[in-house]
Amino acid sequence: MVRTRFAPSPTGFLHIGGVRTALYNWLFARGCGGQFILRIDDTDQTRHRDEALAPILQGFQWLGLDWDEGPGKEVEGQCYFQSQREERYQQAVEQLLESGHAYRDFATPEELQKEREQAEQEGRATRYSRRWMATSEEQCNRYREEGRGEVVRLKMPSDGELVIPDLIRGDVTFAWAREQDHVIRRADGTCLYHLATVVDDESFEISHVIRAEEHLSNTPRQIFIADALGYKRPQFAHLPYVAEPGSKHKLSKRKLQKYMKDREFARLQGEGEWIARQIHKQIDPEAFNPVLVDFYQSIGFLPDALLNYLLLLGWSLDDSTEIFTREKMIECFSLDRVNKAPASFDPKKLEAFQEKWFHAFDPKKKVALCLPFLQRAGLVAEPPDCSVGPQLLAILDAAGDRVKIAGDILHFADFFIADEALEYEQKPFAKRLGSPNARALLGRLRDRLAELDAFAAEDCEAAVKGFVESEGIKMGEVIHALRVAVTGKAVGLGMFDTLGLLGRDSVLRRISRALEQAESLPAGDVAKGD
RNA sequence: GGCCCCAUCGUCUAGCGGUCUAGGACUCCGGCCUUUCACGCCGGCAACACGGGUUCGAGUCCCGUUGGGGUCACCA
Repeated sequence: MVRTRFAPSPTGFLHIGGVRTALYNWLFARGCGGQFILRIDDTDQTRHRDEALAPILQGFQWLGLDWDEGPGKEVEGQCYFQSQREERYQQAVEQLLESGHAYRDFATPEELQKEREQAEQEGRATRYSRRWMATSEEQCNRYREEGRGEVVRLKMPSDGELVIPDLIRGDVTFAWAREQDHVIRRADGTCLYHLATVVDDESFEISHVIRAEEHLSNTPRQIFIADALGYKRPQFAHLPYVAEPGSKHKLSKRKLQKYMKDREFARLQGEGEWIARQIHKQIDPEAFNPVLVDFYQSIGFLPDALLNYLLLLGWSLDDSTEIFTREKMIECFSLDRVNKAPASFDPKKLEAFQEKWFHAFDPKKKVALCLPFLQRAGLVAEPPDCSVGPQLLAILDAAGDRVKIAGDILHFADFFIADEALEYEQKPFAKRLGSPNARALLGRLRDRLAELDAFAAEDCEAAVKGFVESEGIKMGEVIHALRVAVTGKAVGLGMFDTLGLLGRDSVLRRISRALEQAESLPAGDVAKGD
């Protein structure tokens, strides 16, 4: 049975690179009819564990990466938190001590440091001399009396090599002599990650360890531990890491300032912040940026789009298939087609996937996705008036691909606010309504629209066209002024759709109001159609 | 610095010895469409890091160089 795992630390954030690793684990397991396990690596900072874990689990749920075992899905008394598995680790340490694969060591940090420095001076590779290794109980006691701390170290082989058959990289060879006698139990008695992860992988019966490349160089010591303990070695697959936009450095949430120099990254971040502001979401840049999954969820990305992008960041099926549903991903994914070189995160391409997915998304579901944004922005009541659903559907229909993510609906807030509350963008307002001429024209158009019986988009179109003809002008000479008058903006949906959507009363009121306010404008630019 | 990994357009990639004057996608740049914007359509720019081998033939195999990256904790 294939069993894979993803082992996040409860840091409060779900990193985009981490999710890709999780995705590959999940896909591999699902594709083999195997199981995917979520284990929490919290041997370190445990203070606010539950608080820091919730957003991570929530991110997995949003993405639809379900786990067969893990928090909330415990199987026969297994515990999925490393912090609570200490007893097993201690047993393992004792076993290693007993079999001679590990030893008690009493060197002080200063002494260790000195050895390292000396080795460096002599140009040797540093390897601990084992000078403070205790070989008997008597010796232990002597060191203890001196007040030395006691750690347990691995007793690594001094010759021979290890060949790791990596499912992505092929055979990777290491020389044992280069490996350090790593500490597996601290002076305070707690165990370290390398020991813990091996013990856990055994007890959860993990068959395939699929993880980031940065773990490749600690694999030898983990294999040493597994062998010494008599465990079956899992198969390994080391993924290249996800790199920064436009660079080959590992993507890290700590280097935001640097990423903000990337135009597209900064633009995405800016749009996200704009949406967050509209919905009154508190934003801490550390916790709200395009490196974190929560960012995308917050502004209305589709999880399928994010998954689709991540899938192709380091893996491909062939020379042409771009769109993958979950089912197709599971069906097609294989480790041997994972690329070996790191792949840079490209926010623009991620957006392109979002656009494609959202374009094809069911209109009614789009309504359901967009509605909460309007509600949080205070534009629509909760629960909504029964007219809102159809209205929103009509707006989305008219908007077409202008709404790329659910939060974009907030760019069309002018359909939801009171006529008296409409705000005008200054520049286009002055440009389009600055001249008395333009105002007179708009006034006459208003009269024409007022005569209409029906006010659907087609009716408005016919009326405006008729008006333009009778005035002997071009469409552009009046339509821009009309747009600014009724929406406050220079750009927006199709003009006639906009009129139909607003309805006669609103349109007439808004034109009158704009005309009034434009009176106080300083006479200046005479607007001509573009 | 030691060890390990990696190397095709700006980016993600296809390519597993001849079908490669290197294909697709994103970006970018023109143009068309058009009441603005978005979409759409048409077209364009753009890459096998370098040097040796092996071979009738190398982007594809081998070696080296260069370059990039990861890792070297009583962090995970």
